[in-house]
Amino acid sequence: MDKRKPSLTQVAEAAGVSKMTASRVLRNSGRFSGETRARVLQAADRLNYVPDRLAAAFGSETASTLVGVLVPRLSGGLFGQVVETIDATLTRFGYQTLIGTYENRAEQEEAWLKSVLSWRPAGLILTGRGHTEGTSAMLKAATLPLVEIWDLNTRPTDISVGINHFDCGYEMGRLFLSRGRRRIACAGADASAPGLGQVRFHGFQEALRDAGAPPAETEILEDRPSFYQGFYAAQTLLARHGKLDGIYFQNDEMAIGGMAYCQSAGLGIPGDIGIAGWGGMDAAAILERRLTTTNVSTRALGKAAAEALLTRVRGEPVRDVIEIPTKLIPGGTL
Amino acid sequence: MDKRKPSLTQVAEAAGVSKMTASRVLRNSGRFSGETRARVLQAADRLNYVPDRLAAAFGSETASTLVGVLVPRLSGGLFGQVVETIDATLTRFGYQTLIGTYENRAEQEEAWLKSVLSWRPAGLILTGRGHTEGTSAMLKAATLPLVEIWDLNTRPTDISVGINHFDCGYEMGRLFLSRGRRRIACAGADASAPGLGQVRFHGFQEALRDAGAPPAETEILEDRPSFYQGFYAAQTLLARHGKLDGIYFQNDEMAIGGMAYCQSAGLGIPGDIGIAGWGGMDAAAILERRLTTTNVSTRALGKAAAEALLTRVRGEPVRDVIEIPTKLIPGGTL
DNA sequence: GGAAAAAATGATACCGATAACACAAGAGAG
DNA sequence: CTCTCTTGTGTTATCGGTATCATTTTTTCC
Repeated sequence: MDKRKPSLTQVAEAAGVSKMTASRVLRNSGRFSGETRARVLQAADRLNYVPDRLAAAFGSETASTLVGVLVPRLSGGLFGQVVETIDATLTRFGYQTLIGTYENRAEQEEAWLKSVLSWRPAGLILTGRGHTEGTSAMLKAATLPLVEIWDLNTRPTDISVGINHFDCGYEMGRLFLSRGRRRIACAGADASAPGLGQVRFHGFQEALRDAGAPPAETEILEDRPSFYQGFYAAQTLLARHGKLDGIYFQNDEMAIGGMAYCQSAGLGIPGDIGIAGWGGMDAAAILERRLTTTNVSTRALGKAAAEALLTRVRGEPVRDVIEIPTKLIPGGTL
Repeated sequence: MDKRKPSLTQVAEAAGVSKMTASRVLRNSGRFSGETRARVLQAADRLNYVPDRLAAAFGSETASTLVGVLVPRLSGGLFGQVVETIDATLTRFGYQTLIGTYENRAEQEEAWLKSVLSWRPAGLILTGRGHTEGTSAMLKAATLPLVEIWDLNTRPTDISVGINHFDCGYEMGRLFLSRGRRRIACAGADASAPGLGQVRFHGFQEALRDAGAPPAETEILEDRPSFYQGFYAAQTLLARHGKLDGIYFQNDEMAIGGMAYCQSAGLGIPGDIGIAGWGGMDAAAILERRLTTTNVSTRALGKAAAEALLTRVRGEPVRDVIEIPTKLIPGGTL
């Protein structure tokens, strides 16, 4: 059918106007008459014109529709959902998502950032706020719309959309105590590249401290959080510390793994030992006993982050600190 | 420190050569002397030069390092792992991943493709092979390196890296029969936008047919496959068909949800009813009784897909049909 | 009716790289 | 010692849009 991709010049010729006028109509910016508008749009439609975003982004400081999104990982945890929602929202507004994962490693974040900035994105969404010096310098130099997600930062670089991890932990700590748990442990993962999961443990410990309870033993495994890691963590903790009566896991996957171990070891839940996770994964809600956990609306977070970013990209005013509420689910395992 | 981003011109000046020579050195293409090379590299390093990929891609037919990757979804299933591996591999080779999700809807695939092609990507990785006419036309016109993943296609558009879903189902069907199951059902999801999961059911049914067994009742729910959907599907099937002695679920999440329902209904597994899933998710391996399922190496698939694509991008010869083996795990639930 | 203001449109430069070709210097062949 | 071939390097055009400013046309208002 079409011999080659039609360019703006073709469209302009077909409409009998200059390239510039066609450009204005198609971007709906600047002035043009209604009649011209109709002619250009019709020509574009007839030629099946698709603008070359590469050229547009290249030719202008402000025309990029690329957004870089960096998360620790896409599998397993909740980040897949977050990215999915971000992408859906960006797509709805005509933007494209340039993805990256950094496994909680600051160097990888920096490398990714360098590579993504060379595409002159319209904005960035990063996870967390612990950046290397190089990263911070690049971010400052780039002066891009930037949303930092996941962890709430009340003094954000630009915009923060997140959760209060510390409070999640604190709240859960109080729940453990109210259920009479006293020999408690925390089980985490990602020891060599800790993310924000461990902030929850700090809140948890503080709750114990505030109540004058003994601190929780903590076991942080090397690998990424997973069912297996939860299983092993429970095994390790119980072997090492004997009579524990509660374990707070870094997330629900680990908690479910931990429960599997406890059951196989003949421990009753919640009779002998209380278990809690974090994240509110689907599976946790249909266990025979619903898992005690903290629900997080990853959809709300992703949507809020993407929308805040786009608002900032358009230059409109945005709230720069957006807290996504979480909800403690008492469940039946504590 | 630096006032502005240094461009190639700056580097060339600093090295005392022309822009073109600097470009050649930095891309390691064409001819240049060893001494020139050293000077340019040193200048680039000193100025902390980062090439503008946008400009490079714009200026050349072949310089793009963008790869478009489209999957049905990022959350829940196995696609998060696949994309994560693809991205890791692409990153390792200096490419960037432009992501998209299409929820198994052909129109969304087409819209995404249109938008991504306007970035002139170096290649594409799509899921499945059921494209709309418009999609196929665009793909043909673009003549891009293209890898279709997930479903193995022995006559691929360009390259196919996938799994034989039909055989997975067939194999599982034979296992159901060998365990004496005769009143069997299939439970799926995504009714309005079926993906390849349902191809497994076709294989499954064929196994029953070949053995002269009655066909399986099939319940395909509307929503995406999830723990909940498995729970409800089991409930619906048992309410409607009474004494089932086996259910084959579309994936492990649904299977685990289904097991939860069966247990809550007082049915023994595998005594009263046999359950199987597909996908080999972690959680399935640590259930008290290991779930009967089919293991899929999403890592192998993602890596193979990305590597095949990059090989093709470089113009080197590639095998165009790469089958990723799967492994039936008998487990303890059938 | 004519000047000033506003609206519509056009001409040109430019973004930062790469492709294609031109050209100078040195090496090897006869 | 010239002639060709190779090697290294530079020059110019180009990709497809957008920004800027100039120019023409129309409207407004006294």
